[in-house]
Amino acid sequence: MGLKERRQRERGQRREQILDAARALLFEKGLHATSINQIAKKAELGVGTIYFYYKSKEEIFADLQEEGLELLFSRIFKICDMDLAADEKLREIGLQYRRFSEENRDYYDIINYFLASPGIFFAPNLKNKIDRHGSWIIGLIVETINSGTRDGLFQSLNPRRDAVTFLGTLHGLTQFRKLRDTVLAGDSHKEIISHAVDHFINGLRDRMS
Amino acid sequence: MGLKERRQRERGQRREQILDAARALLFEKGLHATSINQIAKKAELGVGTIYFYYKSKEEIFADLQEEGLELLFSRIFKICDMDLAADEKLREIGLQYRRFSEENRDYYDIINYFLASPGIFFAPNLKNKIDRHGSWIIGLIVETINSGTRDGLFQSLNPRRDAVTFLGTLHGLTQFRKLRDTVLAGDSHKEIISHAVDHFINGLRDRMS
Amino acid sequence: MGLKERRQRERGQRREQILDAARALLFEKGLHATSINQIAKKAELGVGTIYFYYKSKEEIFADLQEEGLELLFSRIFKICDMDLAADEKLREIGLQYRRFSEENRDYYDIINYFLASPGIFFAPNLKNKIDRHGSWIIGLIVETINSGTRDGLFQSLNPRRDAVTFLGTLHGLTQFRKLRDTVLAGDSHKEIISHAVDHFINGLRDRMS
Amino acid sequence: MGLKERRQRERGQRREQILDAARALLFEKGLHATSINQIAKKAELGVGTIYFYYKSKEEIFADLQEEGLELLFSRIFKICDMDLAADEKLREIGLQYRRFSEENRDYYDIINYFLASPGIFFAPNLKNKIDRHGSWIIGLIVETINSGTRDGLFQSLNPRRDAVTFLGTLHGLTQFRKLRDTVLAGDSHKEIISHAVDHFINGLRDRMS
DNA sequence: GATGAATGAGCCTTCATTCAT
DNA sequence: GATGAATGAAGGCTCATTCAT
Repeated sequence: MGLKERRQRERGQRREQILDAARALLFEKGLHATSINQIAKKAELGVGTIYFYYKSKEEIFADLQEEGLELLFSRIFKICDMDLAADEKLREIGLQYRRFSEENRDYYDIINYFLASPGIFFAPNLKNKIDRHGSWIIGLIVETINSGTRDGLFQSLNPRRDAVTFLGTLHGLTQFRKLRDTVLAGDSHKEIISHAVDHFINGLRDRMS
Repeated sequence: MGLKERRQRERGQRREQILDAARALLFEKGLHATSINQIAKKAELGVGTIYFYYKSKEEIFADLQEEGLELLFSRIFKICDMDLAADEKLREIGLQYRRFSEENRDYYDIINYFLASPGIFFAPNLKNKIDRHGSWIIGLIVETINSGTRDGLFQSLNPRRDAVTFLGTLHGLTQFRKLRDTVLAGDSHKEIISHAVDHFINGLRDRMS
Repeated sequence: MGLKERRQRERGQRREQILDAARALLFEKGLHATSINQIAKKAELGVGTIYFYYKSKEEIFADLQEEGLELLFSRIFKICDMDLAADEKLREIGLQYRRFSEENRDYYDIINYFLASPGIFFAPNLKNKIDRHGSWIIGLIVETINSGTRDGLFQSLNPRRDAVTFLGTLHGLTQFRKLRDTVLAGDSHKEIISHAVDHFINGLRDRMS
Repeated sequence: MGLKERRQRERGQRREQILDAARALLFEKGLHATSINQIAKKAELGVGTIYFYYKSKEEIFADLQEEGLELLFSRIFKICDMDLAADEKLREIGLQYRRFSEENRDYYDIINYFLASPGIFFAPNLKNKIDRHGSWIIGLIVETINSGTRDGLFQSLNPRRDAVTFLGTLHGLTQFRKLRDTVLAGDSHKEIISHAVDHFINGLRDRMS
């Protein structure tokens, strides 16, 4: 009876083993330069074994992306769980988003990669899993904005759109990081993000439209 | 001296010829599926000739990216040249940015590609050319914000940062387009952008900080 | 003793189960595209189990080939069992052979595959089983020719060789089916076969040699 | 001016070099076991080079098949060019066909392979070249039958169909070679072919139908 | 200046077979 | 008897880049 269970467990372990190898390579050489053969070699498995556990290269990276989203989610979740004013929470989320993009740059890159790649689409079920995480994160921000509204700090007529705007701003500015010396005129990413969060909060405060 | 000039002119013509082929293929088959051999065939040149005029595949695409930035710049420039209130201008810029990302999707993709790719860095001279275009665009927005401040519409303490925030928001939200059915909960890209622009303007209006 | 029998029966059932799956896949996806793993999945058995009952992939297909030969045999047997003149029987055999190659194209293909493949030889016991069926079919034709001779319709000095010639002609012309538009100059397979059968019968009629 | 010509010549030489390697491997290990990588290694060329000269594996084998058909054609052509009675010519063609299938077994196999393989179709231009050779061979036989008719030896109402029947018989019987010990009951391939040719000629002689 | 033949590492994927459980 | 995870060689094929002419 233990057989099936053990199989299950081992199956999970193998997938983890593969993921470990894929993650390491991804972080070392970038997404484009990571091939199944390399993953197999690093994981000390036959190529065929990889294909036994994952149907395609994409599936592996989808798992990795999910890991990243989970990490980002948990960072933000912790903030929302704290006893802070809503505006403070938004500031903290901006901070943590930036830190995630720096400290977990590799995860950030992979998330970003799929978001930015025009031609890459996942199979529906993969996409669902991924999108769900994104929705959860938006949900946390929506809830923060709502609590701010309840406390009289904000006036949001459409918290969902505001949340998306907020996340979009963070995301877009993070993309500009490469341009620090030119477009950003020397402003650090940190300063820009902080500025943008303040601006966003300000826009939320006394809205009339 | 006529010799040198002719050389220069011919050189430019050849590059244009190559660019034409690369652009056509890029738009037809996408970034990933376009190979140097195909470009050579389409341009009716030998592969070696391509390499004489461009050091690498990336250099070609950098030129195309520049084209794209020029296009975006001119869209925005036209707005700034109009006789409109500053807030109207920002709204119009948001609109045109979105339209650019849709109508010139191929150019947008290539700009985005280089911005999002973690591992790709240009040789300094390429980077300069590209960044200069980005700076110009930021400059236009800065000027718009400044004119709004002069007209008493806005109160911007740091127009440059505000401009970057604005562009970052537009850029980030455009990246989310893929998520319409899930994260965006059915909101169209147009609605979200419009909402975000209003929010941005609102934040600019009665700022105290 | 019931034990041994049951073992035998179960053994037969398993083989049938495997054959069912292999046949279905063969007919659906073709010979080349059918793999043992697929057969195992379709048969709801482990791959190892397949290998317990069949030593190799080829052995499975040999069994299927036998099925095909049996089918062809029974088509011809029915004709020989009828109350017809010998020449009519030959005509009918030609007809049925052609129909077999069309209506049971998958079986025909697999028979043909092994016949045409230069490098594939079966283990002796497999070969025997297969050849036996072939011999039976030849036997039926021999018997038909003999009855024609007895009835004064034919004059065959070597009925066995004539039978082989007959079958060889049918087989060879069926191979030419692909060439209808060119070599056959538009003649349908049906017309060609019919012509050849008539020719064969004619050659059988007034032979002096 | 000599450049283009030399290029042409070299191009032909390279193709020959590739063909030599492919032919050698084909004859040594069989069709199915011959891969592009092996051909490249044997030809002492890079894999890419093979693909520069041939679009696919199929194209190479099509060339080889053409070689084979040419060989068969020339064997038969020589006979038709001789000063023989038509029936003698047919006997000689049967003989040569058999010898071709034995002495040039590898070429025969490759011709046969494509004829027998259900799933393999060539690109139209390849198919044309191949079919043309087949038609030429049929043409030779048609001409032989016609000359026999003119000489009063035969009575053929449809020489083309008779020619196809003749070739089909030879082809089909050659396929049966594998079955010598069983179906053929010990008759040699030679005897069977000879018998069949006589039968065919006999059928051609006093036809009434 | 222009050419295009040549490269070969590397890509993703398949599959018959084995063997410990 | 039955399982199915593991293998890894091999498959066809692509492509940026070089270099002798």
